[in-house]
Amino acid sequence: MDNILQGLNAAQRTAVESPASVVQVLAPPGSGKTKTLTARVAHLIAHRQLQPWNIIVCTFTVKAASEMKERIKSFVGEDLAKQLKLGTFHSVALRYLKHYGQHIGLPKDFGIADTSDSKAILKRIIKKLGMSIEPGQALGRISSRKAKGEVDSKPGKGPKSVDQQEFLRLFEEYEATLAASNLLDYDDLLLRCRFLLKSHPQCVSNVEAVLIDEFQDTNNIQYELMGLFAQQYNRITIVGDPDQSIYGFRSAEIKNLSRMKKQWPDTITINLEENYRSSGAILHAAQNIIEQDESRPPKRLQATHTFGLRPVLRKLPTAYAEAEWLVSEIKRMRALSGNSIQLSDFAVLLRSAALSRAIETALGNTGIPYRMVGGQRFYDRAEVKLVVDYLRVIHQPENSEAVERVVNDPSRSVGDTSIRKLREEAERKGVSLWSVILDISQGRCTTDMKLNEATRKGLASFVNVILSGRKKMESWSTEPPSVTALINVVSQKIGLEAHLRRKHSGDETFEARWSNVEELMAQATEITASGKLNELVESQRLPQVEGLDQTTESAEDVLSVFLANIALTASAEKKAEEDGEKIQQVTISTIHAAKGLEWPVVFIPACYDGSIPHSRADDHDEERRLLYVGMTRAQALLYLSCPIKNTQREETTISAFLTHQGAGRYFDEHGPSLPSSAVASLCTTLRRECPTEACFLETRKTVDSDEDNHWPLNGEEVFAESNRWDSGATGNALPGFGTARHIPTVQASTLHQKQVYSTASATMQAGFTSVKDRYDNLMEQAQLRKVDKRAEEKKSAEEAPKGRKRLMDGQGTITGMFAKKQRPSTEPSAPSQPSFKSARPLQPMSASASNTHPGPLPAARPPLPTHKPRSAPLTRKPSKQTDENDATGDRYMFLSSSPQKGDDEPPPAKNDEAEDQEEANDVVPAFRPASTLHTTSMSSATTTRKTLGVRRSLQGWSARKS
DNA sequence: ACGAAACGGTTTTTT
DNA sequence: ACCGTTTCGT
Repeated sequence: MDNILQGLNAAQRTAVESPASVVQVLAPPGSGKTKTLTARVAHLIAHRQLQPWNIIVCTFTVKAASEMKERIKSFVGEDLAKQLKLGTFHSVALRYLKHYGQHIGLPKDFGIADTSDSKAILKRIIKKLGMSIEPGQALGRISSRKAKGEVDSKPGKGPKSVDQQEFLRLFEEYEATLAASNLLDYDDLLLRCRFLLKSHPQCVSNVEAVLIDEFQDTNNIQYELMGLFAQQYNRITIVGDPDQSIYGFRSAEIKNLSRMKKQWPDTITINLEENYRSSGAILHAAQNIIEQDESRPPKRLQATHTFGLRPVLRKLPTAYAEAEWLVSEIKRMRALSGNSIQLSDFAVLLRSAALSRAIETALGNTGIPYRMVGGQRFYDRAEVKLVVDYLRVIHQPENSEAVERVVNDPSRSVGDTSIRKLREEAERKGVSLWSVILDISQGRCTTDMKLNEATRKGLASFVNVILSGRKKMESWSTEPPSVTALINVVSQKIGLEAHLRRKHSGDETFEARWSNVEELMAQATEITASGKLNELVESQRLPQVEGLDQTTESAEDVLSVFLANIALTASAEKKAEEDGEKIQQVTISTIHAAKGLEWPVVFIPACYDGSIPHSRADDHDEERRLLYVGMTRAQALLYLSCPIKNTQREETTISAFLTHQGAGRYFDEHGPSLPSSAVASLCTTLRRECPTEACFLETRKTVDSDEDNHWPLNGEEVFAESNRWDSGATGNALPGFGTARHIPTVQASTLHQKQVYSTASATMQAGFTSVKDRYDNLMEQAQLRKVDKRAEEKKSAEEAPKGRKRLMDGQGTITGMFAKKQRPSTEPSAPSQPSFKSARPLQPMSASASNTHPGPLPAARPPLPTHKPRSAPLTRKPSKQTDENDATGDRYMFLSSSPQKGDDEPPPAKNDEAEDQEEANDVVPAFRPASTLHTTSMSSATTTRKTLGVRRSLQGWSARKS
């Protein structure tokens, strides 16, 4: 407990120990935000004698919540940590509603409507009312209304537009439908909780401190909730960073920062300014981007690392070329580093999940394992959802949404028309859909509806399934509850396995789908496992407060707990380690989902207008911040890239954020060279064994080229040159380490005049299909086609892109299903993991102490890179090292060197202006002992593993057994 | 008339 | 993978 302050810098300590009751910590990326917040929690418990169960900590994501819990554990131990009231706003709100909902007339055992429920409801109402609004849009409008808290007040003044009136009508119907199905949507959880805490302040009379993570993401309701949680003692600590506000679309209000200062005038603000994550070069670039927002108050952000390698901004012909380039860079980095950069060190961050397709294909074709986070979520998978929806009906038959979704799946001859009739009947009688169906199946139907005999039969079999499930559940009063058994009942009754097999006979996804079902059962088993349930109920319990009754959960509520957690966790994360070793896979993630995480190497593809900023985004400042957040996830190397044609083969414009004024000067046009000296320093700083020279030789052979030189720098198609496709065959074997030959090739019309391309390529290994090989192959075929075409009609060169696209489609790699894509037949390496189960992003690398030290380091900060038309990649002086003993977990940086390969000799000065030339052949490893507790999620996780030996992957309700 | 299968076009971000 | 539309089959 006394190590709480260890490894904190002055500003962080101030924040942790501050006696002020209301504290704002403004913390830019990588500055130790979470570390500070967790240390403060520990401090409150250890030194201010607060009881953990009287402390509320709110985060925005489940992942952030479990990470925080892990960290606090390492400070105060598991026993105390698990008593904290820690979770997402929604889960904390749910907890209060479960316990005290009775006092505000909330029916007990309400369900949670997820987005698809809400959309389905809206869609139906829209159709019924003959409106034209899109369900998604309507939901957004409703949600933002709710989030702003305008829901109770109905200012009836002023004539409303027709549109407004229509919307209000829709809103009302939507609310009525939710109520009829006994459902609360996400916003309702917060709204009702606010109402509860306003009307029954006793609920939170015990709360001594409230801490909020990522405060810039709070919306009005969450802000009010924060104040309500803290209403007894007004002790609040928040951490946040306005620059990282990327949830405006969810009604986050940056203004809440100033609102808070106004509401609690004695608020003190502490600024963290030192970045412990990224190299100076990355930070400079990111800083330049964020500063384009002129309305933003200037803020200091201090690099503590050396300058390192410049970020890359790479142009490529198409999204497919971009994906292949990305893969080739991963391979190149790995090979040139003697495999000391691992697959788990790479992340690909995307503006939208849909962009992953080309990249998944390219990775799959190369056999590089990856996993996608933040895209399709486990519980959204059709087959999982199906089972879950059956459980929802069993748990809560009045949930007509769920009933409607499963009544005809598997097909029971109950089509849209029949459902509509049933629904109308239910409305007429004022009862639930389920009770109408039940009546019909039991021959108790008073009104004679014209239903097919087949339909009647189908309804009967549906009722049978549900009743069997309910019977099973009733048995739980006498025997231990098992959700797994319940799932089994459902699965048997509906013949799930056969159903899935039939449904997916064409697409070979059955295996993956069935294994998803099995995974769901495994998770159900976990929650039901002996002890787990009690533990869970225990951790959810709220302290008794005087004069207010609580509803307590009992064994019969297992299903309820299980379902609520599914609704609030969204993604079941798989463990990221196997036998203490990280699973080696590349992470693909949306930028949103990557917030708070970091990786040694980060790619941000598709940096074009329409993607970032997104075409449907109206707040470009937020889009800019999004890019900033993405960029600042990178520790050592950052790649941005842009296909000059998008997936629809339209020309793209590179993102305005990257062309703004002199933004270009922060980037290199191609991936960096990696001479052995850089690798050596890299390995030392990564605390990975430096590969032997023999190893280098081995691994270097596996890439086609030592340099990022396969695609022209201006993004043009490669087809322009006719001499290109045989270069692979004539490539020379690498004569010796670092002495690859340069074969200058003149590129067709590059923007820069003196492009020198090294086409030195290593010998291909038999059976190894390299990107280049494949590419050359494609080109050859494309050329052939072209010739053919030319024979019949007189068309020429412009067709090349089309030809290529068609070829790629023809391979079946673009349109195939995931499972297919990932298990390509011609694999040089291990097949990738199915991406159906999304998983917790890996924690990239070790950050533990090193006992070597490179010696005295220059104190000066490097100058900003100056603009050069085309610079030889610059070598940078190591930047100022911050005080050695803050030791807050610096890791490494590798200093770039010149693009020349002969790293034994000083690289020739290509460019007279190359600054810092005197250092050009120097690679200075700069590292310091890292603390045991680090600012960032990644290193903390690593550290946790180091100290505990076992890293638990905790996710909301299910902790894995170690 | 109704339901199922086959096809074609599209996808912001999250609790 | 999802959604709406069209077509085919009872």
